[in-house]
Amino acid sequence: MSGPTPPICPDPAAALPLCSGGGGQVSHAIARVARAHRITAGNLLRKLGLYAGQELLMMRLWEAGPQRQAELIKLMGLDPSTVTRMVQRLEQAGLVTRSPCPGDRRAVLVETTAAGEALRKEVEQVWQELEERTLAGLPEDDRKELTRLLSHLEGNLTGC
Amino acid sequence: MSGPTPPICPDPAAALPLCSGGGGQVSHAIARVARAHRITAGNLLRKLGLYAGQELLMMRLWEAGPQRQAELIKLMGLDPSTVTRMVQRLEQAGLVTRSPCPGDRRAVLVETTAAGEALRKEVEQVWQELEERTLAGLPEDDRKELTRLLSHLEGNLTGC
DNA sequence: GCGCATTACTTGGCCGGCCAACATAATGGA
DNA sequence: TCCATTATGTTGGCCGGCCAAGTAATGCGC
Repeated sequence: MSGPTPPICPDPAAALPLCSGGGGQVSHAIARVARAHRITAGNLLRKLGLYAGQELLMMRLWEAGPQRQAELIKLMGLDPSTVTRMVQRLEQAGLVTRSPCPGDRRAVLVETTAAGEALRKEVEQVWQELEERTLAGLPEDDRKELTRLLSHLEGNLTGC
Repeated sequence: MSGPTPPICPDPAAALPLCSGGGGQVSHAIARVARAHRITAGNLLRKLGLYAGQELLMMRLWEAGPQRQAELIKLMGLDPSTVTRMVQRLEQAGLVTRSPCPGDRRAVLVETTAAGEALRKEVEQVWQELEERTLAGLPEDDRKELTRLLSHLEGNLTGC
């Protein structure tokens, strides 16, 4: 063995493409890229004690300040149960507090703790690093084009 | 209520983009597209009794025939434990059989059942439908460009 | 032949996600 | 006023994924 943090690769042996005659080329590509991307993000975030996905919730809080859980759910487009448990874990990790929302006894107010706030810069660095790795070797034109295309796909897929 | 299969949307309210000054635009886009894509796939596959991800394993088996589990793991680039449990569930669902591999008592041979084989056409149709929805409104040039760009990203992210 | 590293797989634990079912609180109309 | 409807969260269950640790069989060097 070499170091304490073994350099974990996203895909030791990159998944071989299905040569299936027919459709699904882009779909397969999306799935593979997304997984590699998530794994890379997870590896970077692990050093900060976060799991992939949690950083997005923290980012919302950093930007928008204390939020009702319902607002987080709407903002992130996730299932309520997902957010409930995520917030519970972040609270347990000491990064977030949950308090009863004044004026609405159903609601829960979520806000960052000092420890949570302290992570902000590091997480932003991680995301910058992630973005750089993702886009490495792509000229500006291609990046713009990629953004446009992804945006189009998102529109297609979220249009119900 | 309207129908027995309520038209479930990938993202009822599409996640608002983080206007965060700084990096992560493409990373966020990838994450959102991937989730919407997976949800769409899941909705289509549910009708066939499959969960998103399982269809990939079945496709490998359909194309490459009976496989040792180790081969599936290498082909799909997944964690061994993931494949073990996936295959167990597919076996329980009657789509796959697991038998001791002749000549190597460690190994497990996985092959499709008749029921599993019967799903092939439907799954391929689902993937075609998924591909169409994903790429709707994109001219051929853009599709080629998208494929090229995704391929580049994959290279970046799986290059360890 | 013997022993040790490697390979193949399994299990337990955890997280992000989803759906379904539920309890509670707020709101709006008859 | 009171009740039905809606909004807010929570829990249980399930799946795809991951890592870590462990078992069993194979194979290789000596």
